[in-house]
Amino acid sequence: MGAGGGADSGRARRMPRAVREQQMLDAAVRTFGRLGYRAASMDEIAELAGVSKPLVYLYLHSKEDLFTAVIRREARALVDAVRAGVEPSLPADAQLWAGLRAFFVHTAEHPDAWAVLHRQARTHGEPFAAEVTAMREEIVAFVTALIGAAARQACHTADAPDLAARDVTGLAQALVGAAESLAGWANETGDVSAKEAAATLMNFAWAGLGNLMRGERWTPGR
Amino acid sequence: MGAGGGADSGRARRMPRAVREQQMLDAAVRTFGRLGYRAASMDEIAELAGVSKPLVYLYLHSKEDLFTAVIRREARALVDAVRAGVEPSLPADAQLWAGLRAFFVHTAEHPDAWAVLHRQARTHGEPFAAEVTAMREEIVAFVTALIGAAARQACHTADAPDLAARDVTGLAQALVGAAESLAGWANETGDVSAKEAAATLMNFAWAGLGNLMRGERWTPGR
Amino acid sequence: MGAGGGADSGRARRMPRAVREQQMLDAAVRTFGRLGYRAASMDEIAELAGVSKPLVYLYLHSKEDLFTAVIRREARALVDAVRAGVEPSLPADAQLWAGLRAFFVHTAEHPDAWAVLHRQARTHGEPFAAEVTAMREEIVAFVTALIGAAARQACHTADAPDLAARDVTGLAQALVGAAESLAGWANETGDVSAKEAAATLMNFAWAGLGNLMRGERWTPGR
Amino acid sequence: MGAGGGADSGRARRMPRAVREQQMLDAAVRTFGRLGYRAASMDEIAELAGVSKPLVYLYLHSKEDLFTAVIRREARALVDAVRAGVEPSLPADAQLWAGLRAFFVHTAEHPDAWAVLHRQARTHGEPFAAEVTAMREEIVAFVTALIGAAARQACHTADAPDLAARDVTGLAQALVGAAESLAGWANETGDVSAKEAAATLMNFAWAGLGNLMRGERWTPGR
DNA sequence: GATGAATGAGGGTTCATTCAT
DNA sequence: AATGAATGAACCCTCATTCAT
Repeated sequence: MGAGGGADSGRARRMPRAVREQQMLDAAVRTFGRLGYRAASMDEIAELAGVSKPLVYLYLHSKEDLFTAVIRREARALVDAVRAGVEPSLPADAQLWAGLRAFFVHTAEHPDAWAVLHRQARTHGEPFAAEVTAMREEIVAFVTALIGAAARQACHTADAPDLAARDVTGLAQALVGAAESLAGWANETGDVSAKEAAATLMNFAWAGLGNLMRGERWTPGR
Repeated sequence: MGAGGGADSGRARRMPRAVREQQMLDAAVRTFGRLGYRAASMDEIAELAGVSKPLVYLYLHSKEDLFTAVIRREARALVDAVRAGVEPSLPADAQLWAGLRAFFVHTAEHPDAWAVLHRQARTHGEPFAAEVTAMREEIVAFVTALIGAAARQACHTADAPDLAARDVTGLAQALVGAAESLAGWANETGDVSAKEAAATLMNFAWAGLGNLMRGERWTPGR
Repeated sequence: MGAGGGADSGRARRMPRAVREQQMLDAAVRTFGRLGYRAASMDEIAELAGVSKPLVYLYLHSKEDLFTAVIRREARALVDAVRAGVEPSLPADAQLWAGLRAFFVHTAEHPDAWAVLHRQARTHGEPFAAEVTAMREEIVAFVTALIGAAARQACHTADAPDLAARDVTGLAQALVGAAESLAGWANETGDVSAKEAAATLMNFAWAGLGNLMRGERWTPGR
Repeated sequence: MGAGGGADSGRARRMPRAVREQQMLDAAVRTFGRLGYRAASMDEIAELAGVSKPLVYLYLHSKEDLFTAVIRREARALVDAVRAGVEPSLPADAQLWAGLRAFFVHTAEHPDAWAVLHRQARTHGEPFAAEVTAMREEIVAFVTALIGAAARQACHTADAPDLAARDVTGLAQALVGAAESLAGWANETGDVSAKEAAATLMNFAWAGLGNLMRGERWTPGR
């Protein structure tokens, strides 16, 4: 009786490996996300996961491997969330909208994971940055495809030939960057919901896209 | 007199404090920018600066203080560069264009400083992030003002009633975020010049602004 | 019945204890011999033995106990091999020759065991070294006896008065040390067979013995 | 006054680097020699040297480097001691005798150093063993040269052509091995002085050498 | 008879920081 | 103005060893 006298409250011992691994990854996401790769200590992660340090090493081998596992899991989760948010049967602009919303919702709900992907992973050497770059490119490719579809839809025809590949990539790059910035803004100022941020961005994106497609480019000289 | 009494050949000794400090800050920018706050060691910085470690501590007190000094100096330099790039007598769109160009030129010319501001500072605890947030807000405010002016200019009148302050700020926020992302893109892929990156973004921004002013907003329901 | 009810394919399970123990000792000999006492890990030994670590502890109690068991088994094997190599009915010099040969053959055939006895055991604390010292003394005593017999045989009589016990022991000590050194040499350079090594040493020993018996000692003063 | 009240008793602080390095090497020799490479801890060495661990790393970089430095210093010391012990103007047999004596005296006076060279260094990987092998080969070459000179001296002529190179090498190898064994014997049993051990070995060696030179080899068949 | 799960303790290494000169 | 000498604290990682099943 007294403290800890409940049924299975307190810290559970003897769990199957798969479960423990997820707990460790959860703790690692939180620690890496808030402190950064170098500042996060394995002691801290182990303690937060409720296990001893050797167990973390037994399952995840090293700090680098742990970080890589974190990046992989969270990158996959984000991409899946965006993918799951779009309904392929809808028109392209609605898909783009849904994808953006899913992106904002997911990053808002998992701020530590987002910090790991956005801030930490790119900061600590090639191997980690490569993982995030892969994810980012997957998203950029997805957005690029949606833009292409939207372009065809908007023109009612398939003749939108002057959309140079680099323009589209630049657009997508700027779009993702703007999304990242807005995600931060939305997370910091509580009064802007994920939905509003997505709407603002969509507004922005749609116009840029339309202009690009109509050949109406802003040029310095004019 | 005595040993070393020649001209100033070899490594210069006995320099005025202000000069030494700038050398230390230069070394710190490079080291922090390339390695990150935690991975950068005071030994490395001191060696790169050509001084002994105690001197670094004598002048800059601690690693945190040194990092803060770096952030302040480089944030000021970036803001000044953007401000110096605009000519207040020009029309607002030309000012926005010039500011963007100055931003890209400066970040391209000082990649380590940009890395410190964009990647490292926000990654390592509140005090540092606050410094960068202040700079970012200064730029956002600047851009917000330019956008407001451009809006009024485009309408030839001051009656643009549906441009809510929050919309403008959101637009500026997205614009700055997109600029940061494109700056990274431009720094990584050598084939996109600062000018092209600025043009792409301006193109994007101008369209978003125009749409906003015409009240042509994309809405989910449609 | 049930899973694993087939013949004895795959890794054999449920073996009698004595067999399992020998497998563990085999693995330990190899691991200790190649890596040394401290560098060898119980994990490695257990894996090489094809059993789980707790089983090793169940049977052999601790790393120290395991090492001791290894030393005992291999010391016994070496002494037995040398003893088995001599034919008591032969003349003493032939016995000495046969013993040397057996020594070289055995160490060449069990290099890991020899490494444990010669290099590792004496390196890690008194308790282990004592085991090996005991074995060494057994061999030295054996050699001492053979030398004594050979001396008597060479003189055709038992009157070899100037062969002090200490001289004989010193000779045996040097002989065994030389044998150990040559065993290492033979193991390292593949081109010297056990037989040649033994012949070289026998050659050496016989002359020393002869000199000793003839009272022809080399003395510093001359 | 009282404890520590003396002039410069107690632990001296602020010493020049070269002195501190030697103190560290002294402590390392003792620790490595008694405990072995793996069992010796840098903490222990630092404490024995009277400094903090970081200083050991500052000066000697790593445990491996420290061990290498120890091996080099002690190998050099041993070779120098042997070399210094011989008087080149004496006859060859006297030189051989003097060298052996110097060897025994030095190893008896520096048992930890001898343990490092003889037992530890060969046990822990190629890089270390190579250092000792180099020293050993230097000694073997020295002995080989002396043997050659002694052979010519003993025959009064230079015609000792049937001394095959391998025989000489084997002889030297066995000689060094026997010397090592006798050194251990002498160290363990206090009643055998270094001089006696050297005499026993010299006796042994001289006879083997003589036999070899006279072509009187012991052969199994006879 | 046999094992997956788990840990206390300790080792090598590095780093920010400070004296004494 | 400037530095060689020195360290407390912390971090990553490994290992011998033990439960509970």
